[in-house]
Amino acid sequence: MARQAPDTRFELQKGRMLRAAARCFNEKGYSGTSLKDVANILGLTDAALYYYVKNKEELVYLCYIRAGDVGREAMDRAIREGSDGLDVVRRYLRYHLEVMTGERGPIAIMSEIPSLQPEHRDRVLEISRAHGARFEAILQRGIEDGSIAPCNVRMTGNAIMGALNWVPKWFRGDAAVAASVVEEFPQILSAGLEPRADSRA
Amino acid sequence: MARQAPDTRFELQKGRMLRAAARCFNEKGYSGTSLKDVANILGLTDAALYYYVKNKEELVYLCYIRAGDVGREAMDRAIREGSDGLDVVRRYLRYHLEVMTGERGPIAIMSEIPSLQPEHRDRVLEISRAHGARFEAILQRGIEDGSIAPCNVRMTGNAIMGALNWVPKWFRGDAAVAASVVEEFPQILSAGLEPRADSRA
DNA sequence: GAATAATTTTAATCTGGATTAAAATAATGC
DNA sequence: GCATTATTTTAATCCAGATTAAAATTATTC
Repeated sequence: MARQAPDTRFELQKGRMLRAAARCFNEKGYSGTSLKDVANILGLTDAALYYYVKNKEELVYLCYIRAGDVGREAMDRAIREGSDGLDVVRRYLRYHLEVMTGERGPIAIMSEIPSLQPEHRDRVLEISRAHGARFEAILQRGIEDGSIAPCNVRMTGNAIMGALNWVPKWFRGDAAVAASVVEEFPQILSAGLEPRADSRA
Repeated sequence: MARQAPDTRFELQKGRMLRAAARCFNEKGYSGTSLKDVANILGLTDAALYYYVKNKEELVYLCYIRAGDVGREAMDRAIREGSDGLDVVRRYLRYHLEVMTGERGPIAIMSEIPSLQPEHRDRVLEISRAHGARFEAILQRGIEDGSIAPCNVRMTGNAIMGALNWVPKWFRGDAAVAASVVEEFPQILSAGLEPRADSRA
């Protein structure tokens, strides 16, 4: 189930650091969080973070890479397990939300891509672009198999992904809310996709 | 139609500054934009901005206040002109998107509220909270008048507002896209709200 | 348990951009 | 056109927070 094997102490601690950083960035923004803030969560000194990461920019970059991985895995699984297009959409949303709000969470919102150094920025942009394209392809597939009503897949994708991306902005780790989000969001976001009975030819 | 009267040269320039700042913040994030970036757009020197604003924090604060005003105005108008709850939702989305993507735009995404100084932060949080509550009330009204299917108004509100809040992240001023957004987003975001014919009692 | 490697801290520096003060320029009223 | 006020620039500071180097601590190996 878990992707890599974070066996070593080093990888374990690095993972904790990325989660702490994601939480800080989501809650207080990039500029609002100092390395001290992140280190405090881990019970470390700010300087200690440099043992795991070259600088703050790389910390953000790795948070984004992790966010990308999580999204991709959720989508892979949804495609693997889903039946028609609409079902894949719903599964993707559920799987992604499960991770976002679960113990592997929080996942960083990619708010500061342009501040990354060029190579990093391009890599993250490409990942982000590819993810969006895959989602649109799923919508398209749903339209073709009849599970989704014809729509502008670009705009519909923007709408759904926007709602999803915004979740970390207001979700603050409450388990009851997490359950509610995972249960209801996929339904809420996909309800508008279904073909209406009365619009059938 | 326009709220205040930005007659004076001063108010005019200040308004331009806030729009330039909103654009920078949305595109490059708070930390990623220097006062120089904002000033360059206006053909000014960074130091000149201090004639209009006490410091960078206040610049962000005013961007957020403006964003709040724009949202409130859109909602006021929607409530004034709309018929049932669903119609108000759609009008609100349309009116808000018109401003976001129009000549009064861009509107700053409130991504960095926690970095504001306490008084400013509390004021913006309160505005944001009130706006969300009003939106939920509209959903509730729609459920009661039968134009909206029963739903969890908190989660539904989070979903729709998230999609809306995310728009400035990917919209970059293209007029054709703007037209498309204004035209399609309200429909896409509200399609799931309608009671299904077959779910009627 | 000495020796080596891994991890963290202490205590400095270093730096980009925010901020400020004073001077220069432009606008306006009379 | 002169005096006053509004706006912008030039040229310094200033500083929080990132970064670094060396020392200290902790873990691991044999």
